[in-house]
Amino acid sequence: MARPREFDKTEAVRKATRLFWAKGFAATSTDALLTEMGIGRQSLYSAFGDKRRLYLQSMQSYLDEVTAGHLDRLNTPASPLDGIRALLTGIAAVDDETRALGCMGIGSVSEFGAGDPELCRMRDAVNRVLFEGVIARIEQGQSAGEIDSHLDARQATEFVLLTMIGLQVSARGGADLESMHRMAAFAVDRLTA
Amino acid sequence: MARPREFDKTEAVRKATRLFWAKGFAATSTDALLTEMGIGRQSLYSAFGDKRRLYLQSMQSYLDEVTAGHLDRLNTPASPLDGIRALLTGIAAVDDETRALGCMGIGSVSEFGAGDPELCRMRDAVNRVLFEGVIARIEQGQSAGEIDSHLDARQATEFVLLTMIGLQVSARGGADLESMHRMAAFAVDRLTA
DNA sequence: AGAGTTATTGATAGATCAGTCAACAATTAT
DNA sequence: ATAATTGTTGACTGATCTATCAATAACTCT
Repeated sequence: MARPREFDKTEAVRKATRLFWAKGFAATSTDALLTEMGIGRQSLYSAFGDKRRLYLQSMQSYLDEVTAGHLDRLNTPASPLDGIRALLTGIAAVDDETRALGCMGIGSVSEFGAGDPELCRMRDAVNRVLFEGVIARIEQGQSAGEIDSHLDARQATEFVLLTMIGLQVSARGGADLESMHRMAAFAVDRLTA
Repeated sequence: MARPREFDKTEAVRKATRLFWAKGFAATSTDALLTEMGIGRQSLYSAFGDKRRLYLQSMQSYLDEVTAGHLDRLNTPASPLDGIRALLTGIAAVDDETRALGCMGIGSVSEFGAGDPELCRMRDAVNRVLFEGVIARIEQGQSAGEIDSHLDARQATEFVLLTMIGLQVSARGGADLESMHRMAAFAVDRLTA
């Protein structure tokens, strides 16, 4: 029994995310956020708490969406190795502008390091999910003979996640689609029997 | 024939670098820089231009030093493969505090992307030097039979540089020494014949 | 010693920062 | 209709930001 909110909270977070993703936390002003989100100052503070809380909510929504995409690409192909390949290749967004943004999660690692407990918890959750997803595919691939059975599955999984990070930073650094696909393919080939 | 500077410019840049490295450009205030560097405001502006120019000089000095270390580790071992191994293992600083800083160059990629021409030029120069150094070792290793001759040397080099990036971001994310060494070793083993 | 040059110091400008307050508007329940 | 509740609006606060200015200090060369 009160006045209803005039903006869509989810959409507002989405718009905030675009700014935080592109410029990081410190370089994104609340004024810029208000303009991008199309809301008033007090609306931001009453709906989201403060700039930091909005950032955390943006990060969570970003990670949820991106992680779902990763898992989808990883698990859709029938072949486990093709799943790994799709995961790594899929890091490179086809659209130049999107690809150049890199990964917002890695952006927060670079900006805050391991010092922020809440961010660390969010990242750990994502990493756990990705690790489980990838290691399952690795083990499947080893059983199927696609992936070298001599490899330690956990280490191979760490390797895939490490490669994802490298690719994401490369994208942010301006890597083109072709070179990213080449690097992804090379890494995938390092796993084959 | 004028009053001499009271502080050592090189040392002042070194101190500025520590701040920029730890917190990035945007989150480092000139006040914090003055305190850390132990100089007055006008001294900073007349000696370095402005905050951004100081950042660029810090970055250059950082990249020079770090790149020299990389090349040293890469080229010191008699065995080319051991050189690659030393390069990757050496990414993980033994000291926890230093390791947690990650790489300042990658920090600038994350903060500014490919949008800043001056930063891009500096990074490109480093990447070229590292690429040449690594590919030379790769080719040596292939000739010596240590490294799989079927691998495309350029792609293998890209792979090594990509792994470096992954390791550096992992370090910033809080990875411990052991896991970094494990990941480095795994990557190196992917190159062996 | 004095002129010329550069560094340091302290004050301050002007903009921008995150966040709050108070008045007003829109809705629901009674 | 009216009370209660919540959202919106715009002004505003105090802090902090980068950068500059003017005055003073330290040095070298003649």
